[in-house]
Amino acid sequence: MRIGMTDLGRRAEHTPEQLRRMALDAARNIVLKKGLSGLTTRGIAKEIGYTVGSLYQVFDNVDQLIEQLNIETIDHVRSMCDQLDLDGDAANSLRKLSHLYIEFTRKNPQLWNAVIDHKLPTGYQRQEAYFDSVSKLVEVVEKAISSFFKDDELASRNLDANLLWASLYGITALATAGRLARHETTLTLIDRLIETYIAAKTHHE
Amino acid sequence: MRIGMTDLGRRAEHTPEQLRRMALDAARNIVLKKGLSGLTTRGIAKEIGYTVGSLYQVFDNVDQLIEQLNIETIDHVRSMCDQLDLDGDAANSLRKLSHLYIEFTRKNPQLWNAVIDHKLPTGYQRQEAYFDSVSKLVEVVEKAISSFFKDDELASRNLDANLLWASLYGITALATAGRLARHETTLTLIDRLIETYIAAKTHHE
DNA sequence: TGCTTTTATTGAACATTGTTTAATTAAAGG
DNA sequence: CCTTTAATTAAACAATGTTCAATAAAAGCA
Repeated sequence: MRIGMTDLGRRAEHTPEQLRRMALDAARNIVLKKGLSGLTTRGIAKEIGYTVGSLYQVFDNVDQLIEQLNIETIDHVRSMCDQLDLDGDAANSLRKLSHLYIEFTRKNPQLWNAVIDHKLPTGYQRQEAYFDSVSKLVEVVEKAISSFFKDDELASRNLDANLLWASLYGITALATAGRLARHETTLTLIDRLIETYIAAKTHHE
Repeated sequence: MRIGMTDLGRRAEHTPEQLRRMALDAARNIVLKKGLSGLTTRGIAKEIGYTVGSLYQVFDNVDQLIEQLNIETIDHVRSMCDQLDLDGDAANSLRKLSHLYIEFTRKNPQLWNAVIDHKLPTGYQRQEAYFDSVSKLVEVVEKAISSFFKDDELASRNLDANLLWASLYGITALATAGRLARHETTLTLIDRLIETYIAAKTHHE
């Protein structure tokens, strides 16, 4: 069917949606293997058998692609959280949650690192979908700590959930960047965070 | 004295140490104005009236330069902390510390952002001086919370200081990257962090 | 002084990025 | 069968960090 030696011109072997999917899966594989800094547009294109130009037909730029990848990572963590039973005691629910988080980041350090490390160029702001994804994760935390709060304390509950999320994030960010004192481990710090929070909520009105 | 039109060849108008100092000061100015992503080797060189090659005579690479800049930023924050009176009540000391931190990051967002955003290329590890700088800052936190601890609880005190530092870091990192729910403010979250920690330590044995 | 050695400095080149675009050609529509 | 549309490529562009041969000023020394 092909006359020349190249694939110049329209092929349409994949729909734009398929191309997006392939690019995102390729990007994930590259990040898993080489980290976010090893991810390049040419690398993605090569892995899916296209050239860079085609990527720019389905993504505005590489940051948008990475942001989408990160949204999927966060959604994946949340879907794992959704399978936990967080209806009982808040202290135990929090411990379950934090252990799931620790396990995920331990098994997929490069993938979680991409979430932490990715910065938008100045002037750009994140897509609404990113905030939605994070919000849903924070809602899981809200659910876990709900027995600490009365029904009319929605604002406090949300504030605490955001605080726990930010603290978890900070510990992980420093740990994966090798910026903690060497004898501190992620596990120890996260456990301490959770137990400190539980203490504050348990023996205090 | 000069024959050609250029400054090719040895000038020695500045010692290597002076050159380092000039480069770091220029880098700080650029970061203050344009952020870390606006910092380039050519930009630094231009600002100090040299070309890039000279930078590579006093720094191994640009990451080392940025790391040195960040060390100086952290040291600066610590020197401000050192002027606080942290001998009294731990709760109030912590509040003082956190307010100083908030004020510094509010006044110098770009500078603190450089501390947060700078990542080393894979394979490289941070200089010992970086860890020293952070350790000294954590020691300030240790001092602030010391009245919560008995004399033999050094490990716990250090763990808590690292936890507070990591949590503060996480809140700031998410906030400056525009990654918090929009209605949460840095101030609110940091206050909540401090008050939660105080509650855990105060009404609990 | 004059010759050699050392070294600071430059300009240009290189490699790697993200991104854009003109050329091309397969598919779609009539 | 002709025209239009749109997918795809190769090549180019701009910006980056980094390296290096060429150069000339300084330093050492006779």
